[in-house]
Amino acid sequence: MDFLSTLNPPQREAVVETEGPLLILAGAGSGKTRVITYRIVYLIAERNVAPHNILAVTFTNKAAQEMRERVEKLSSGFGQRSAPLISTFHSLCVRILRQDIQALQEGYTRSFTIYDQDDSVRLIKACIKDLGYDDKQLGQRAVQSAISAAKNRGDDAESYAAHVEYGDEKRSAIARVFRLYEERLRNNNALDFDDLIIKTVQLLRRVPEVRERYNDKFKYILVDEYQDTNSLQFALIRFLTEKQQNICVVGDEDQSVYKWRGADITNILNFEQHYPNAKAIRLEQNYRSTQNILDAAGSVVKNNTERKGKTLWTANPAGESIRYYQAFDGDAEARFVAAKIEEHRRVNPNLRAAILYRTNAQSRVFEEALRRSRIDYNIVGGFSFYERAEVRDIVSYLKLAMNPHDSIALMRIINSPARGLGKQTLDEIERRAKDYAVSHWETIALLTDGSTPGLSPRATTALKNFQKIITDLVTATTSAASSDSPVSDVVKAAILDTGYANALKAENTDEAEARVENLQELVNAAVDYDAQDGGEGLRDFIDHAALVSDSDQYKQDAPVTLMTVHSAKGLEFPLVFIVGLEDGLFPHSRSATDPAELEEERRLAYVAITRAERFLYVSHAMKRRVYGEEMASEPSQFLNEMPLELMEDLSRGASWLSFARKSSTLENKHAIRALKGLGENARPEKIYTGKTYDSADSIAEFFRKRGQQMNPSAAQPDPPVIRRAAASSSPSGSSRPASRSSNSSGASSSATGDFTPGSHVRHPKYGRGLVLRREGTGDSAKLTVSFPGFGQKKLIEKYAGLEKA
DNA sequence: GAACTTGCTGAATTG
DNA sequence: CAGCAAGTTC
Repeated sequence: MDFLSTLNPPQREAVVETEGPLLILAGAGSGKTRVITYRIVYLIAERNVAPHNILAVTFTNKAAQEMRERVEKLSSGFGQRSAPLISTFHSLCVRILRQDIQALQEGYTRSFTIYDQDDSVRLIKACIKDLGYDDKQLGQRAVQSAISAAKNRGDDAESYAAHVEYGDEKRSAIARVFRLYEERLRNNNALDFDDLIIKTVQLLRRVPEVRERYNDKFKYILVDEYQDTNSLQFALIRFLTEKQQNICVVGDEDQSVYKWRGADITNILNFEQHYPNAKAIRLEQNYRSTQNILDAAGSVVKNNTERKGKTLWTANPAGESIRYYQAFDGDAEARFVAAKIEEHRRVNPNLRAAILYRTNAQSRVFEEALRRSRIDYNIVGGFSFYERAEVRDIVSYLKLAMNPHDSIALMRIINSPARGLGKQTLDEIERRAKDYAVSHWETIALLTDGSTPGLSPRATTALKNFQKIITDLVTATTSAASSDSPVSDVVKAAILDTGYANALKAENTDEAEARVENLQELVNAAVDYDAQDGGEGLRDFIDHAALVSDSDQYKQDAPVTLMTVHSAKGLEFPLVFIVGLEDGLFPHSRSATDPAELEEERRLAYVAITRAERFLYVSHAMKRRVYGEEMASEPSQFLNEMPLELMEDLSRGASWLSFARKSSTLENKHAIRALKGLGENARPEKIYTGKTYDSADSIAEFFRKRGQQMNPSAAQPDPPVIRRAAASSSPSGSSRPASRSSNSSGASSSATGDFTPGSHVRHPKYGRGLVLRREGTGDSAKLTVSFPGFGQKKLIEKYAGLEKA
């Protein structure tokens, strides 16, 4: 088969080893997607496997979409009648459940509703309220993520409750919310995202007949980004491969960046134990990036200890140096990026560019700068189309039309547009629904048929009105389903016949007009859906709306794409800007306390760098608005981990980079002196800073300082060049009793008063740092200090042993 | 019941 | 600086 000749030997092996378990360790840019797609086509064309016996699973729609397109392109000409199933974990599960969920016998029907995170939070909020908990103490979001984390660990409400330690009020409250939440989901015939996987696993575990059927169906299974699978996804794959063992997984441990979502890296590390006859193939040749870019990526990620180690190499030329820019503030950084894009465009108008940031909130300044420069851009993430309020409203109408017991959907739209059903009435409905233990829809029926008094005549009329709107929509939906009429007609009905469009038009504002346009866009989506063959009706359309996510708006040919590093995984661009490389931002401050999380941040930096094919820019700003407040920021330690000699400094004036370079030669000198045994006397002036050591405290301080002097990294002067992030060390000072008392000695306490934000301090262990924030006063004063190379630390002023610098 | 005002708290990454 | 929740006014 001639297309194999375009592959290198390990790639070819990965394609033709079709039988039995196979692990493909594929480094960044090593042609992973290519191998998967070729493998699928090879199975069909050379091994005569029926396409419908092949399943390929990905995490994102984007990846699935790309794979589908590439398979189609490669196999155009073979004229297959069926296509392989290339799907995300979630849509695979929806597919299975829509078919077989009744076999679980938990009361769920095939017309179950899918709750996305927003719906799920709403339901949790209601549960918190109904259990009488203070929603300030029990943040809805926090509870939602605790429950989701538990579910992904494989815990249900019962086992979560069983693990709560005695006296842990918060957890036991969460446990009760969890239980109620599950109960409500069931009453609403609804599944949240996690349930989609959980229920499928339960189904396969408990019902041998179903398990067997899917085992027979999916004879060859491929899993992409295997390092990101969690225990549930692992279980799912295990069950699906029980009978046959033709499982091929592809992944890269250096690109594991979803631990926070429960991804379990041991799935890939122990694959060979899970599937004893497994073969492993490593793809180590990178085709994407220049040598310099690859060197930068490698030199950052090698600072991680939790890794097997892999040598990625390339035959590509060294290429351009990495360009570095230190900006005055966030705006200046954005202007710099826009200017550079223009500059590149003048030489090469078609150079695709990506701007990668750590958090979505950073996108705004870049959008503004690009708009000012009249550069077209495409944004991935943030609020997606299907997350817009008006779109969600209409989707809720449609969900309700298919499942009137979906109380979340009902409560969402019962009074939008406003139809005279205010808080009073809604509270009444909620109360009764709870009392009677029936759905809100049934409660409404009880309230309007006259059998249940309690509502004002006005409210009853309004409620009847609403009831009619929904029953009409239900009729329209069912008749459309039976007559096979287009989905777009029903969508139009949901927009027009509910009075939604009219209410918007009556507003007569620009904003309302934009909303109308968005709804028009939804109708267009439905028309598109109708046009493609294989559409399965409204239900399928709505499932799509629920499972589609922001990263799916990625347009491959957009000239400039803005997105988070997470959403950039799997993509490549000739020109890449990694922005906001600052301590506390990237690496993110929430990762500061846990070394494992810092390693994940570092892998994320690795992912970001390896997106670049030819040009890579890295930048940071010296100050930035956070919470609407200007905050000083220090360069990211990851910058320090890049090979400084490969970097070209484009900053105006003296930058951190020029500093870092000087001090690294300085450091080398120190190192040489230390080797010659002169280290101890290297900087005597630092020991005798004009103080007389005349008290016990002062003498203790002398020994403390001398102790640091022995430790070269602690003795580093300004912009220290740190070899390795010392994330494991805890903020010191408190561990050193002597320092505590020394601080109360007259000499240093005079300086204690003015550690104000913006001033510099010197810490016995971390060296020079910048005070970012000061909270509290007196003995309890806490400082947030950023130490270049060590990250941000929270210190108790009294114990930290700080000096003014 | 709806529209408006104030005041508070809180953002990491995703299907 | 948001976005949201509770309070206030019409």
